[in-house]
Amino acid sequence: MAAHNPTSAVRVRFAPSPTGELHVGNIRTALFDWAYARHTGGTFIFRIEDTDTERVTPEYIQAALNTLTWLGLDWDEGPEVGGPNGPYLQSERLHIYAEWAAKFLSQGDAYHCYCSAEELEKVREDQRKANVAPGYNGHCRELSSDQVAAYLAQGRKPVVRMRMPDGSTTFTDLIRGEVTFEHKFVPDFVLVRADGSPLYTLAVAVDDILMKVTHVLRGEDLLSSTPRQLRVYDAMGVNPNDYPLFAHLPFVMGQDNAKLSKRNGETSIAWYRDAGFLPEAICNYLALLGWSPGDDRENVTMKELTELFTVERVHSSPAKFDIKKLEAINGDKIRALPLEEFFTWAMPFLTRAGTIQGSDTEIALVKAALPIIQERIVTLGEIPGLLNFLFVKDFAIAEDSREKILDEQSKQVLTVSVQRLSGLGEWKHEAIEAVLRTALIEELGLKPRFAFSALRIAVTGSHISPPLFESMELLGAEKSLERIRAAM
RNA sequence: GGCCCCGUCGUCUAGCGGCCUAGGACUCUGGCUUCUCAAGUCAGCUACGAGGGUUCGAAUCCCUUCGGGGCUACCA
Repeated sequence: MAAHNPTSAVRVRFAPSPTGELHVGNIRTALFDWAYARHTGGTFIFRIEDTDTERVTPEYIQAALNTLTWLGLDWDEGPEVGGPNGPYLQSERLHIYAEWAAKFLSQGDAYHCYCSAEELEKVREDQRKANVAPGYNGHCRELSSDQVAAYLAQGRKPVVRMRMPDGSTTFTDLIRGEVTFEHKFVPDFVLVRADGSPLYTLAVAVDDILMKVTHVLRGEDLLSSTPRQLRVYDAMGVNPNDYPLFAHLPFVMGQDNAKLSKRNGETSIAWYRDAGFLPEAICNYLALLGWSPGDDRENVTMKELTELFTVERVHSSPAKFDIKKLEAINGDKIRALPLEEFFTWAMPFLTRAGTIQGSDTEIALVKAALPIIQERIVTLGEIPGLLNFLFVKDFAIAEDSREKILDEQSKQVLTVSVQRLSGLGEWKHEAIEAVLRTALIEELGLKPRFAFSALRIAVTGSHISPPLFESMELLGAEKSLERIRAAM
């Protein structure tokens, strides 16, 4: 439409309707909103669209706040932090919408519609049969006062419906270019329900104007509702030069090529958090869905994202969510973690799994053990499984590994190992390795792979474990020897 | 059905008329390394949906077609 005033500071909003846990698609939108605000030095507004009182719950609203906070997507205006354009919950702004609806009515931009749900459904059905574009037929556009009186006498309660003028709406989408909708395909739409509550179409437009939003970055599903939104701006008397700019983001799809939803794979961000994915990995991966830095780099920090992110580099085609790549990025991020941070992330997983209780000795052991598993995990959720052998009270060898050390040669390995290790002065992994290599590899001529495998199973209980000698050092001489003897 | 959006390796993408016998990453396959698993490293597989134009030249521009998706609510 018109060029936007370049001197005004960027204001973008993320405005979810919390009818469930925030999911991957929502968060990708939030991330782009946030990144764009930070990139431009603008303002990031967080608004809750809870006009659908049937489906939105306080729990979901709180969960949405928690999720954004956990991801590090901090907002400048919104719930908890407030701001000059609040309140930021639409349920607290009902009087504002009512005022505007009344104004539209008095201006003739909107009118009362008395059609019942059944009547409307009948019209739509007929339209479908006749192969005509379905939509409101304008029945109540020009009612006489007698007709109105008759409807009211029947006890009908009207909705407020916006009048869509003849013609068309053209606007420039920052991602898709110029888009035009003929108004004959954009029927008159409802602004206010019969019970007086506002609909999304009214609330979203009023709030974006009142909150001085300059850029609307949102899902592609809202593309076709944009003409209605512009119609409300017009009725509000807003100068087209002051309309926000729109950018409709491509979808994030599930494996079956349908828009990602609750029924289509793990979508809730809470699930990924509990599985041990880092916020930065989730954001990094999501940023790559529909956007790229332009060069071959893919591992970006949050800071780099805010520096590099532009709407121009967002492309228009949908992307399929691939957990494999998320895992790869998560593994990279975990490996890059300084020990202290890795420890901080790891602790909740260990305590929640019951691997440790949290004593000082346990914590010291965890800190010593983390370096040897840091490069072998993809999610934090794998930590308890790998370190369990260090803390477990009633140690036992896993069923599938037990049978691998029942042969005579394995027994020989264990016997010799106990003999040599018992006299070891310094229980350090270098010394342990040296003694065992001499005894088992050089003197007995065994294959390292075979000899150490038997010991690994005896000591850690599994044929898959962190490096053997480091594991033995951490476990301590007493327990290590005890377990090897028990395995014999 | 109508309207709108979209279409490069299996997946995410680079590409914006010649640098493309199409590059990177993930996945997968094989090798190296190796005390297992990882990590690291090397190599390989595989793509411009199709058909017409425009042009000296097209993944890049235009048209058609096919395919996918969204919307079509007193949901958002």
